[in-house]
Amino acid sequence: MPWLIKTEPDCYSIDDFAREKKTRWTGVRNYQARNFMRDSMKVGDPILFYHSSSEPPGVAGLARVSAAADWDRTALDPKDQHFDAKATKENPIWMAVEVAFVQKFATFVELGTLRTTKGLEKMALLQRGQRLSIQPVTEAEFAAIVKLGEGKGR
DNA sequence: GCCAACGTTGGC
DNA sequence: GCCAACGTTGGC
Repeated sequence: MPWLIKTEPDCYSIDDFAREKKTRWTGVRNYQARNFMRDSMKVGDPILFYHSSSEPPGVAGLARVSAAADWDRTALDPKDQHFDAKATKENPIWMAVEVAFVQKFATFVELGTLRTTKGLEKMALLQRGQRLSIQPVTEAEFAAIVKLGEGKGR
């Protein structure tokens, strides 16, 4: 199943990802998002890499799941900004999949473009009040966005 | 910087 | 188990 993952590019951008090639998607502190990683994301699943809180926000490229969810080490590190005092070795609470870089889009697909693209009306990302940082995407939505991203600039 | 929407916390 | 208060997300 295709997915969308959000990141603030000031923190971790598509260019950072392109350099690093693979990264553990740590720091997610929302149970619904964790459950998606733990229960539903499968190795090989395609991912839209989304820049949030940026100007403009939008889909910057593609990734794929490269390893199943494992406990999130940042939750147990008191020096990490995502440290969670309630997490223990016995019950680490938080988990993270590993994701691999696939490509940076030739055309950054802006949120505004998504909003006006036919067929994406029901996309979770575009619904009012939606702020989940990991969300499932339908095959049709994924294909439509890849087409926009791989096309030449408008 | 604003603020709507949403998740979490904690008193009761 | 309710719900008010609070913190966070994230577009604008």
